[in-house]
Amino acid sequence: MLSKEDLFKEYLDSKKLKFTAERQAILDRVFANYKHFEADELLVDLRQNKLKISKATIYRTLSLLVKCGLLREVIFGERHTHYEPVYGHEHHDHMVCNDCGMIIEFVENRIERLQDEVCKKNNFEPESHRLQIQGLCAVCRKKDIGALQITGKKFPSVEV
Amino acid sequence: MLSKEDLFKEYLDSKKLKFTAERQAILDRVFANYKHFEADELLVDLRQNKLKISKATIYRTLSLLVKCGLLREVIFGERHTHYEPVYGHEHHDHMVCNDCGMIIEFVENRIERLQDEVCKKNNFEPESHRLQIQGLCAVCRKKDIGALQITGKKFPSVEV
DNA sequence: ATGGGTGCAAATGCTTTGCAAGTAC
DNA sequence: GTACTTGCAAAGCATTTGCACCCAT
Repeated sequence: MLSKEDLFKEYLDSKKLKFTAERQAILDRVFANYKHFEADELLVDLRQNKLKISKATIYRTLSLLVKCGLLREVIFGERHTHYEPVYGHEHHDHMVCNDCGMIIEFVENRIERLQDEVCKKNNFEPESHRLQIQGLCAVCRKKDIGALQITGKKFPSVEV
Repeated sequence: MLSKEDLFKEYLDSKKLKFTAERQAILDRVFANYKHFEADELLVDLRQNKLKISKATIYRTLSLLVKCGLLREVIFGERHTHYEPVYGHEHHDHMVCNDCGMIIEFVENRIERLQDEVCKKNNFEPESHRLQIQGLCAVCRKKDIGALQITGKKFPSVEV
């Protein structure tokens, strides 16, 4: 299997793009930390590593990494995009707590299989997918049940 | 079961908000057409129906409709939000074609059931979810396979 | 008269882009 | 040498917000 660097290089080559120091640095930092991140966090991380790369270049490079399949975009319902490494990590989906924002990752192969089935049925060729469950995590759930009992509210207090 | 209007009124009441002519109009138009829409499309639709309601009010009202569960937000990976009616429509998920943008809706109860199972396992209380499969629809698939054969490309031409 | 509602225009905040100068191949 | 790249600042765009005026109760 190609290393992530080789894969990136091959993609760049195929588009007649260049493997520059900036792209190298971003690739490195993105995979140095596991977990989701947003563009701004990457900027900070780069600065902390004495790498001065402009926001524009960050956005441009992230877009390339998504296109070649090394990253995927995850949107948690906020106005900005999160990214997460794909290479070397098992595919998973997310549960997002509406109260505290906690993110739980989960793997459920049976869901994946059913998706493939649905795609086949519709003659659709899947490339990627995202499944996201919004709700309340165990902690906030306890908190919220208490609150609802006290206030007698009918609609939960989900102020997202 | 409450009508959508009653449900909205009850929600507004519970928050000490008022059921104004604008909110009425938006509720009506949103449910007059089935299918997803974005804020701007709703604005046009309102204008065509001789209803002059400002963008600000549209956004404010859509947000209320989402909060009371009559609408849900669907994000197709573009920078703007799509909404779709929940009330009176069976829950479904989406396949989005990366090439032509076509949207296929599908219902798969077995996936829903597995989701519930995963939530239970994590002591997570689901409120909503979205599952979205990106890929190529039958038509674009044929187109693309042809193109790949001709150009010998290794990476698909997904310029989203 | 009071608390919420509306429209307008300005502000926000993430992301993209035009441009001039730099750099990889 | 010739594209492709970069950084900067400006532009874009969907969405939100401040504010003055309006309306329903």
